[in-house]
Amino acid sequence: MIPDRTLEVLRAIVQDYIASKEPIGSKSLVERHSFGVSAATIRNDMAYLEDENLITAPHTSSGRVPTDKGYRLFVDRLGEVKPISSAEKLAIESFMTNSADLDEVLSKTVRLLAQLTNQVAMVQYPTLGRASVRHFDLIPVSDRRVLLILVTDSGRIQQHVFELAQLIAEESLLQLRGLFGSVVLGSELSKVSSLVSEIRPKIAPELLAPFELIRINLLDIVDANRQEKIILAGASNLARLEEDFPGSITPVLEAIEEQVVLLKLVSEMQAEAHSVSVRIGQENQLSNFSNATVMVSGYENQGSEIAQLGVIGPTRMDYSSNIAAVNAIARYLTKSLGN
Amino acid sequence: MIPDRTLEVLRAIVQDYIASKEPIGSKSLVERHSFGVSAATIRNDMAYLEDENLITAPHTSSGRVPTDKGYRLFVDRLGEVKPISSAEKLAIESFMTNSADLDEVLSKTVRLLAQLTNQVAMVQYPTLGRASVRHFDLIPVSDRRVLLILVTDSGRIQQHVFELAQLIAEESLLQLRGLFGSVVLGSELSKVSSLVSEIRPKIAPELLAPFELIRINLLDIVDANRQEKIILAGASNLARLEEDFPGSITPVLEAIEEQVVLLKLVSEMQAEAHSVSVRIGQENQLSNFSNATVMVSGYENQGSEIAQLGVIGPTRMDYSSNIAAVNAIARYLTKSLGN
DNA sequence: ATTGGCACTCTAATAGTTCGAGTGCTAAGG
DNA sequence: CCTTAGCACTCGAACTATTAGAGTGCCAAT
Repeated sequence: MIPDRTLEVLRAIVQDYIASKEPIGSKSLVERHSFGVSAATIRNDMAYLEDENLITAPHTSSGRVPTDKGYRLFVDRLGEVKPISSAEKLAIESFMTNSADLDEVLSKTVRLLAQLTNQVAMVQYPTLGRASVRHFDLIPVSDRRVLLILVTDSGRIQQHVFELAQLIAEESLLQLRGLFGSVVLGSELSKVSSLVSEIRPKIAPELLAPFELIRINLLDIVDANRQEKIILAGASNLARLEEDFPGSITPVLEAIEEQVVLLKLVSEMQAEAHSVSVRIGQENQLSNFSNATVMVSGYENQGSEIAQLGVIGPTRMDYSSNIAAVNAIARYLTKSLGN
Repeated sequence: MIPDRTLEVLRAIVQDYIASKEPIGSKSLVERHSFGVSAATIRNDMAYLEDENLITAPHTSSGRVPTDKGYRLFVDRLGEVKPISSAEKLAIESFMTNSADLDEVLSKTVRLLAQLTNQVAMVQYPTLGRASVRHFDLIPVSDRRVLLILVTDSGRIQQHVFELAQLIAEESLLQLRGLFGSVVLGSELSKVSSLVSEIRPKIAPELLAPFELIRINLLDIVDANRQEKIILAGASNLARLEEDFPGSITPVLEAIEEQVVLLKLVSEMQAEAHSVSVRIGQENQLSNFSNATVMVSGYENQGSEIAQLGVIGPTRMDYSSNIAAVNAIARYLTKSLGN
């Protein structure tokens, strides 16, 4: 068990280091905080903390810096979540009021989060696991190309264009559209696959080829709902944060471009709604994320599905404020989508 | 008029500097290239080039570096466009073959361009000025929300959800859908606005409110075709290029996030199809782009409309290769969209 | 016009020095 | 047993000095 004062020392180190970027020494620590004890005592505490691998010295005889483990302890036990200011609250509310379609809400949200935290922000699209089909359509776009449209009751709209192997009469297409529509409309996405298979026997042989093509493309779209999508904002914050990423910001920039990586990261973390989950430095599986902290919270779409939202920044970040911001945004987003 | 050999010296300086990142001195220049003359003569030529403001010395008695004006001259008169390698050609062709819808083609293209040039690449969506409406639809999404879908014959698909002030009977909506469809289908985007206005007198008074709402949203979408859109790739290249941007890469990262800025930049340049247009350093209006070069070429969508595509990088970039790459990609894209 | 020669300049690299913040340890005091 | 003052020690950061070398500009000779 770590003594109380020693924990306070750790808290002070984390806070001062976040504020100053400089390794923290015993003397400046007693100056800035009023522990009732002398620098020498603090030094003993710091030696203890170093033994516990909570802080480390960049070089012999210099101040100390929190380790990943130190940040972790801070987040778990010491970081009082700082309530967001009323100005921030106002900003969130005014941002969120004019709700339009899902795309717009999410894109506003991610920008707001980036602005509040000064980090790179991300919002994952809802997985739509339990959503059902509200609209299905097949539209000829040119001679042999067909546009497939799928709208779910959660407001998500998807489309895809594909090419038929051979020409097809417009009325045949209409017929297929009717067939698909009859089984698909109103049913849950998860059941689309089996429902569609059931009607295959009813298809006239000459329409089997186009039927198959449509079926495959439809399943692709439904599947794309599972392989979720993520949107980002605040990449320009990286330039300012650059010095906080020893080496380079390359890994972060790469992750931002490779959404697959981000999605894997985020879905691994699987935070529940209204609870912020934090991965600090090497806790991230990604080897080159050892200087980065990823912080996500779940939010609810329509009271059922859960998706993630959060920020990426240097391990040396303001955990208290950022956790509060991520949490607040997740709540407001849930509220705003709950209608 | 600048003497021939002096121009050759400029070319050599630009090439060597691009390759080495080091200021170029007279001695190393005669070593690496076989001018038939001595270093002293080259020095005279360099003094001339410096008078003409084509090169500059970072500090007294150090090698020279091309100025914006020097790069400009190089691009206009000296840069033989290096033909792309057959390996690159292969890459382009295999990338482009499986053409799907416009979104997919463009997104593949931009990634390819980023990869070939090692810069940040961008592709502007076609403006669709002359495109016409292939499909128009109004779909109830929930009680009072309606989904509007517009498909143009250039393959672009747009949708928008909006909310009606009051409930509307499904059949009234169908009626409106028919009315709009009758005038809008097949007509050019540019004429949609006036055509829709013409039918307003025919609307039953009780449908006037929803009619107006639909009209406004439709025009919004049509307008969104004018305020074009841009997609990007290769942002992670910025980390590697960082040292080439004295100060910081912030302006570039910001431009990437603020698409409006990029669009303004790109549309100002207005390159014609199949000709690469280059803005070097301070030639860019943007004050903080003084270390960046923007390079774009037009490409054609369906033989009529022109949009831009190109790269952003440091002024110290490989102009010959990049011009060739931008040019090649623009050609292939035109070809791939021409079907 | 070209060139070799030469004095001059300035940067980058290296090394030496000092300063001070910070540490760890020990011995003494509550 | 915890705390503290004292002290020797370490090490990086900052400053200075010196040197080496690449490069320039200019002039007089070809």
